[in-house]
Amino acid sequence: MIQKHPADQAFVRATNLSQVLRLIHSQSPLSRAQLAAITRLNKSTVSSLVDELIELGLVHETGSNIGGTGRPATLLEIDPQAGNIIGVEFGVDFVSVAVTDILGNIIWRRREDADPTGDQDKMINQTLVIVKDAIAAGKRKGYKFLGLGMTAPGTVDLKKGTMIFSPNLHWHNVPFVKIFSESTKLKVFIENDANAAAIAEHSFGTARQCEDFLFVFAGVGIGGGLFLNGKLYRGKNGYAGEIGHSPIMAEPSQNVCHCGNRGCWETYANQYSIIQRVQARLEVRRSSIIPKLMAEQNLPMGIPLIKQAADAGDREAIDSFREAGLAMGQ
Amino acid sequence: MIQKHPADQAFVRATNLSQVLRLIHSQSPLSRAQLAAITRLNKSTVSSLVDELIELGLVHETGSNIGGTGRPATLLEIDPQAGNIIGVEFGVDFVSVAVTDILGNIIWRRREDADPTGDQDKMINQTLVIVKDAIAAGKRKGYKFLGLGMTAPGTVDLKKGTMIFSPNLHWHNVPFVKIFSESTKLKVFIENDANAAAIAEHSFGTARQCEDFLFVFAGVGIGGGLFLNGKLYRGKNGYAGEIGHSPIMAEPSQNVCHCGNRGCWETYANQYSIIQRVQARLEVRRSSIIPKLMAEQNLPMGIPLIKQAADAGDREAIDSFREAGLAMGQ
DNA sequence: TAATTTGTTCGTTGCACCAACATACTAATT
DNA sequence: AATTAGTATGTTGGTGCAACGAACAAATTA
Repeated sequence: MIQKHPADQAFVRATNLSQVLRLIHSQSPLSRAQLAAITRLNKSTVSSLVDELIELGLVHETGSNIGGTGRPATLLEIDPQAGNIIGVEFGVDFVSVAVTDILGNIIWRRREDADPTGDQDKMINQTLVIVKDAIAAGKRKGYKFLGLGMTAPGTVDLKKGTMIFSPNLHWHNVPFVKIFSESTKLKVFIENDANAAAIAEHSFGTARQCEDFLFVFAGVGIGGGLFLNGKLYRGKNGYAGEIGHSPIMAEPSQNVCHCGNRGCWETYANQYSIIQRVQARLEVRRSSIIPKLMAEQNLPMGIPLIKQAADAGDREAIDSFREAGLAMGQ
Repeated sequence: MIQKHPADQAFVRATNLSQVLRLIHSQSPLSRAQLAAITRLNKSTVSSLVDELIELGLVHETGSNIGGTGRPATLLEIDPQAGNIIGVEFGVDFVSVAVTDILGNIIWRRREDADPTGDQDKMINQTLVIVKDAIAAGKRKGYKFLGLGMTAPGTVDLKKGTMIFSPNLHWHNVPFVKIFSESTKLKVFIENDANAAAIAEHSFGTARQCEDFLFVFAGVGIGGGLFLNGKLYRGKNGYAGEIGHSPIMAEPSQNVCHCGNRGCWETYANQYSIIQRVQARLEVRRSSIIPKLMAEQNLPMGIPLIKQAADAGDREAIDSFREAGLAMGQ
C-alpha cells in the first residue's frame, strides 16, 4: 500500500486555503459570505483564510456589491499583479517562451526555429538565452516571477525533472529542471507536451466541462493526454498517454516504427507516413504534379508541398492525406 | 467544479482512524510503535486512535512480541468477532448467499438454482428467504450483522441502490437496496458483479499488487471491472467496465447484439456465440457427434453438451471453442 | 426605526504534537 | 544469582493550531 502523508491540521489549513483560492480564481468576484456559503466553512474561518491570501499578495479586495438589501459585500478577486510565470515550450524544431500574469494572460512571448539535428547543448543554450531575455524584460517592469513551467516532446520523469526519451529529438535523460533552475534560480516544472496540452484544454479550453477525455496531439509524432475522473492519468509507469505507439492494425505491418515495434498508430498517421504514402504512389504511376512542384520550387518532399498539391486538386496528394486521416480516425 | 466537503478536524480524525484500521487489517499483527513508524503519526496519536478502535470493538490486543531487545510490543489485530457480513450474489440463473466474519472468512453459505424466465418477484423472494435463514442462523450463534453487500448482473446505480438494466435477465430499474434493507433492517450495498469481482481480486486475489488492471468476467455475457490508480474506475456514466459491448471488429458483423449494436465483443465470445458457431457448422456439414449426443441424452444444444463433444475429440466442437477463444483474446 | 446581510471578535472544542516519564524486557557485569 | 545498564514501548499532561459558534458591529434598504 502506498503511504500517503498522515492528515494533520496543517493539511486542513492548506486544503481550505487552496479551495478558497481556486474558487476565487474560477468564479471571481466573490465575497467572503459567498465563499462561506459555497464551501460550507464558517464565516470566521473564511475571513481568516482570505486574510492569509491577502497577506500573501495573491488576492485583493475590489469594490463592493451595490444593490440588494443588507450590508454590501466586499468583493474579492485574484490580484492580477500577484506574480508572473514563464512558460517554455520545447518543440522538436522550435522553441517558444512566454511570460504570463497569474491569470494566464500572455504579456511577452518569443518563438525561434531550432535545429533538431544539431548539438543538444546548442538548442538548450538557445532556449536559455530567450528565457534570460524574458526575465530581464520582466525585471525592468518590476515583475516578480513565481516559477517556470516547460513542456518537452518526450516521456518525462516528473520527480527527477528529466526528459527520459524523445523519439523525435533522439535525446535521452536530459535534466531540464536542473539546467533551468540553476540558470534562473526559479522553481521549474516539466511536463510532457501532450499532457500539458490536455491540462490546458481541461482548464481553459474545449474540455472545461469534461472529466474524462483523451487529447490527441498530432504533430511530428502522435502524442496523447488522458484525463480520467478529472485528473491526468499517467498509469503505472507514467506513460499512459503515449497512444502513438499502440498497435492498431490486426495484421503486423511492414513498417517498423522508430520505437522498434511494428503496427504503431503513429506509423500510419504521422507526418512522415503521409510523405511515404506519396512516395509509394509516385513510384507506381506518375500522374501527379508533385515532382513538378519539387523541381520548380527546389524543395524536398514535405507536408507544405503536399498540401500545396492537394489544394491544387492533385489526386495522389489528396488520397495520401485521406489514408492518413482514416488511420488517424481508426 | 465539484464541491468536496471542506476539511476539518473531524475529517482528519476519520482519515487517520481509517488509515490505522486499514494497516492493521492488511499487515496484522502490528504494534502501536510500528503503526507510528509507518504512518509517521506521533506515538501518542496512534495510541489515541487505537484506543478508539478498541472501544469500537474493531481491534483487539493479541499477545506480545517476544524476543528482541527493549520492552516487548503489544500486538494488535482486527477482532475476528467484530461483526459479520452477509454477501448476496444475484446471478442470472442462480442465487448465492454467504455469511462471513469481518475478515472475509465464510462461515455459512447456500446456493440455489433460479429460473430467470420466471417472475421477477419470485426470484427476489427466493433470495429473501435464504437471507432470512442466514440471519436466523447467525442470530442463534450471537452474530451481530454489520451490513449486507450484493452483486447484480447488470448496470447499477450506486446512489439510488438500483440495478438499472440487466441484459441477461431483461430486468429494468430494480430497487434492490430498498427491497433488501426494508426486509432485513441492515445497511445494504449493491455493486455490479464484474466490478465486485475486480475489487475482490484487488483485495484478496491475483491483483493484490496491481494498481492498474482489467478484470474480464466471462459468464453468460462478458463483463469487466477496470482498476486505475488503485481504484475502481467507473467513468462518466458509471459503466466504464462494460467492455462486453465494445465493438472489436473493424467491419460491422451480421450479428446484432441484444444491446442493439453490431460487432460487440460479447457477440463473438460469449456462451451463446459458441452455440451459434456449432449450429452454423452443423448446417454445412454434419460430420459431428453432437446430433447423436443430443438424441441420446435428450438434451438441447448447450455448453455442457458441446464440451462433452470436444472432450471426445469432435472437430466441430473444438473449432467452435477455438474461434470463440480467439475472439476473446483479440 | 426596523430589517437584513456582511464581516469581525472572542471564547470553545477537538486534534495532533512534543517532551517527559513509567514500563517491561534483554544483556552485560559483579 | 543479583545487580545494573540499555533499549524499545506505550502513556500522561501540556501546547499550539484549526475550525466552530454566538454575539456583535457595520452598512445598507424599506
